[in-house]
Amino acid sequence: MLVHNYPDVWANVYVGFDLSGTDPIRRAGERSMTGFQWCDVDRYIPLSCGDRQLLKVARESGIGDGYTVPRHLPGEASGSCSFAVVPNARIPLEMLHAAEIVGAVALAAARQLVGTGSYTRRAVLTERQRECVLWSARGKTAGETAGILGISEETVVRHLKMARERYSVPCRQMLILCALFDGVIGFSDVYDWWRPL
Amino acid sequence: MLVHNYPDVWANVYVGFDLSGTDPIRRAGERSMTGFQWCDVDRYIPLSCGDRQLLKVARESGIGDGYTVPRHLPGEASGSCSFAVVPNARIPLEMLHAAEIVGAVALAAARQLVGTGSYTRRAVLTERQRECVLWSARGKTAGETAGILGISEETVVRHLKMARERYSVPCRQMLILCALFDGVIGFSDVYDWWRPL
DNA sequence: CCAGGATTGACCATTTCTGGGCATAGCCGC
DNA sequence: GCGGCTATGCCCAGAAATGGTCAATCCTGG
Repeated sequence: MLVHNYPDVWANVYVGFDLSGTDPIRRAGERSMTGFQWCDVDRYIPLSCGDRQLLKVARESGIGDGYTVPRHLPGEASGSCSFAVVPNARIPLEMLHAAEIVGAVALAAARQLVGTGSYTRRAVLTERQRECVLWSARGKTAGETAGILGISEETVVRHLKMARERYSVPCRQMLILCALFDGVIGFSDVYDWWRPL
Repeated sequence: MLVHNYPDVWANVYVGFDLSGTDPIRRAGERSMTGFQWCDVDRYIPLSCGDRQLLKVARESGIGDGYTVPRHLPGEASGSCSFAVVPNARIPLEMLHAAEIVGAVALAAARQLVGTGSYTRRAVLTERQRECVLWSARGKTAGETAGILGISEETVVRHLKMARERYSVPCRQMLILCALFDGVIGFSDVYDWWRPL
């Protein structure tokens, strides 16, 4: 779903050539977890010659720098809300803050329009399984996790095995991602452990 | 940071006993990626006896069911925005939608208050490394990835090795999580591949 | 009371990953 | 041009993960 009020000259190009599939701003939005300025887009994706050409054409069509607020939800289409300024104009700092808030509202509203509920919970782990998955996500081996939890390595291996079977995945990477997507373990559970507050 | 307008009787208990650390609603918010009703809280975390007791006390203090909108950002404190109704009242569906939108605004505003920028990019992967990490996140072994990319297994192993060294992590799980947190690979890159649209 | 699940422990064979080294070719910027 | 980076390929030894089986204890719901 695309809602916009871009200048006609750019909108015609964007829609006419169906650029949404290649748009580097959209692609960066799919990878960034925070709002970003378009001039920083190469921090999220490598820019090909075609990408630079597209941005150049946009600039010639009245689209200069901009700010994009992405939103990611597991199992639902991700989306982004973008605000642009005319070429050679700078985005005022307070506008970035406003864009963040307006973008959040727009994305929440869009989510209601598109519909929710496409995401269904697939498995629930037991508390012990969850602990083992969490320490695995934190980079611990089964042996290390065993030491932390005070149980034998074989039991940790067993818990992880049962967890994998619940999700029907063959490897630890997918197990952790499944648990993350399911909310069984949290981002902060992992990230904050890496860099303690 | 806690901002609220709960009834005094509950607020005094919550703040007085510093319940934010054990609050099951807050803990569930840290794990859920979507808004949730409090009556579904056990879908996100197991409820201990203490948790049930806390919810019971809340109910006796005028706090019935509620709806919580969580927000997660890597490297920044996660937050949630909650709306409660009096005991034995049902939350109208349209109120859930409104809570989602108002919550998004409140959280974006709170993020500005708390401050941004604590998250700093740590490493950038080359395109080839990124591809290998992505297929690894999709559950492929080095051998399978080699077949997909049309290169030898040893080279895939080497790319993953270099990627691990850039992040200074010893195992594939953490590599994938680092890449996810950094936005080098996207959630949709992995999740949409599992369940094609 | 009993069935089923959770938790714990153990063993085995096979596969995969990890960390180290060595080597060639191409590209880009100084 | 040269140094640095990237991409490619190969080898090896040790660590870790995977998939399978068997068995005991404890607790909870029907």
